[in-house]
Amino acid sequence: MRLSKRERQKKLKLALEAEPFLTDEEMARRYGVSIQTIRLDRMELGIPELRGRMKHMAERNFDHVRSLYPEEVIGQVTELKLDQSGVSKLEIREEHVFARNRIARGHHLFAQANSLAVAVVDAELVLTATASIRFVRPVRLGEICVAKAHVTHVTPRRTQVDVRTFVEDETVFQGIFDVYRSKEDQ
Amino acid sequence: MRLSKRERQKKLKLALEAEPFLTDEEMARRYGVSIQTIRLDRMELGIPELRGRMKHMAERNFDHVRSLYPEEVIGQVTELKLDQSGVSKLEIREEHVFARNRIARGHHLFAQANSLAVAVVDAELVLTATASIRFVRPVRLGEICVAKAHVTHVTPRRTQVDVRTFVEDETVFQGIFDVYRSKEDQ
DNA sequence: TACTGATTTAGTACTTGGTACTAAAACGTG
DNA sequence: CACGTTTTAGTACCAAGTACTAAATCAGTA
Repeated sequence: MRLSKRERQKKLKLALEAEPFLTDEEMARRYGVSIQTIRLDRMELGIPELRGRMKHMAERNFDHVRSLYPEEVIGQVTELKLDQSGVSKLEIREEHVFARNRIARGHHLFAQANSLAVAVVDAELVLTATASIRFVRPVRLGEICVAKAHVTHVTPRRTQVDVRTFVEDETVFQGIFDVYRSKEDQ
Repeated sequence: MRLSKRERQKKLKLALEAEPFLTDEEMARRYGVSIQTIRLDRMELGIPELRGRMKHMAERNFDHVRSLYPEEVIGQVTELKLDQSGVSKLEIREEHVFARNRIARGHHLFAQANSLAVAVVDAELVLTATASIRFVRPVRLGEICVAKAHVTHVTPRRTQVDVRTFVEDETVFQGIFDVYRSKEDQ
């Protein structure tokens, strides 16, 4: 047995997210198991057959063309005082959550905080160097995250930005970003 | 002859633009002709079969949306040992970088590492609690990031996962993820 | 009216990527 | 060793076709 059942199923699931057009045959070949095993796996995982997956994707494309562009700042910036502070708002939508439990994936909260931290720093080139973060409580579909950033420390090449994200009055995320910058005021 | 051949074919073409998911059978029924006639029509018009049309739409949708849409794991998982280790690969494309300097936005590297950390943990519910991260050097457009995750510590409700991301042999990102889990082995 | 070419229909064999089901084998662990 | 789990094998069947052959029908005309 090269892979345990659980591992194979997890990989299978992950592989299909990246490449939804794999046939059972191809997957069987990849994992060195029989086609029946793959089918049992799909059944257990509730993954539909190739044609079902294609149809679903085609339909989604057909009835509403996606318009999710990569934004400069994740979320909407509502306040901004360069080198001082900033606020951004992000509504947790379908595309931000795990399908299973409708809890927001951590990296979206991180992205909101990180891009805000970078946005408040006024320099030509701004890059995050290190960060220490805490996901205080899970955020659910529909909740609105308000991230508040404050610059706390400035050295010649670094700026420290503290970000705290709230849902209503509750802190849900907290992060300290150490941001590198260069060519300031050019 | 209720409709001339030309008229039928013209209608058919228009109908398929509005409703691409029609089967030959349904179209035959609609126009009161045999299924073979519809097939001849499609051939003359160069219209592919239903499955081909669906596949085409799904593919177009996939290419367009793939990077913006939530994948289970950001990047492609190449190795996975549950509760032990995992490896994922992510090519830095246009949509990952700042337009200005073509350097990858930090949150994409974070997302790759974070989602891999979550994927290696084998439990029903897995959420990142805290993380300490370091962006060791900027990553540029075209570079391929290989993230390697290792479970370093396990307690009843928490798993610590260390992730290091490389471009070639160079470390570009480093993170320690403290991951919360529940309903293990149920 | 009979003929002719275009159009339509019928029917068969075969394809892909499956489902649904039964049954046998192999594995792995107390 | 026995027993449950996991894997494999194999069959019948399905949708929605392709590819092909052949017959029937129609429409206009010689």
